[in-house]
Amino acid sequence: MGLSKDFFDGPAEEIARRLLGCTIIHKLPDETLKGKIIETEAYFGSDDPASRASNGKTKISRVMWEPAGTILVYVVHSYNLFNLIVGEKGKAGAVLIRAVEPLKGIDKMKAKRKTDDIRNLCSGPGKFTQAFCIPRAYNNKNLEDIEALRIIKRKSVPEISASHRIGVREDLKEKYRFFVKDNNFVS
DNA sequence: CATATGATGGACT
DNA sequence: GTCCATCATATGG
Repeated sequence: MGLSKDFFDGPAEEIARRLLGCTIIHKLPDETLKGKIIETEAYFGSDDPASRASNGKTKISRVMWEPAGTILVYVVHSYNLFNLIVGEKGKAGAVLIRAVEPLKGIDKMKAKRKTDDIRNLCSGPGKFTQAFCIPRAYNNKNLEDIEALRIIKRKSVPEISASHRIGVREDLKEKYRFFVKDNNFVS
């Protein structure tokens, strides 16, 4: 069962929290990869200096104005980063998936990541897309339109911790990085 | 354990 | 040319 249609409607901060504990599934031709989302970051529009959207619409950032549920994939330092667009149409906002707890297809992930350390498979935004084989072609597509990729709603609400975002040059004073408390697979 | 540094490719000015 | 929403190594305590 997938997500309800309005799952991604709302402020980025709220959706980032809502995604924690949810299961993400990627069906490959030979194997199904499964993981629990345990770390996210919220990004906003023009008021957020760390957001791609703060400089208006560019090739990358224009996707942030697409409808909620749109996927945004872009490259930083030769790694793919996977974001989900949130909020209402006409307003920029996105949630970055930073880390996932591996649940299924772990051997495949190990092969992809070239490591046997299970804690090193998905503990970072670039690591996650590598382990889960997230292609850049998913950019600007709606989650509902991609058969192979599904996010399953969590069964219970995990305990959530917050901190400042990672790797950004100029952050806001609020804490917009959220992660499951005491989880061993955060970045 | 911590911090530092080089590799890396695409987008942007 | 410069700038990164990164990662894997290397080095020091």
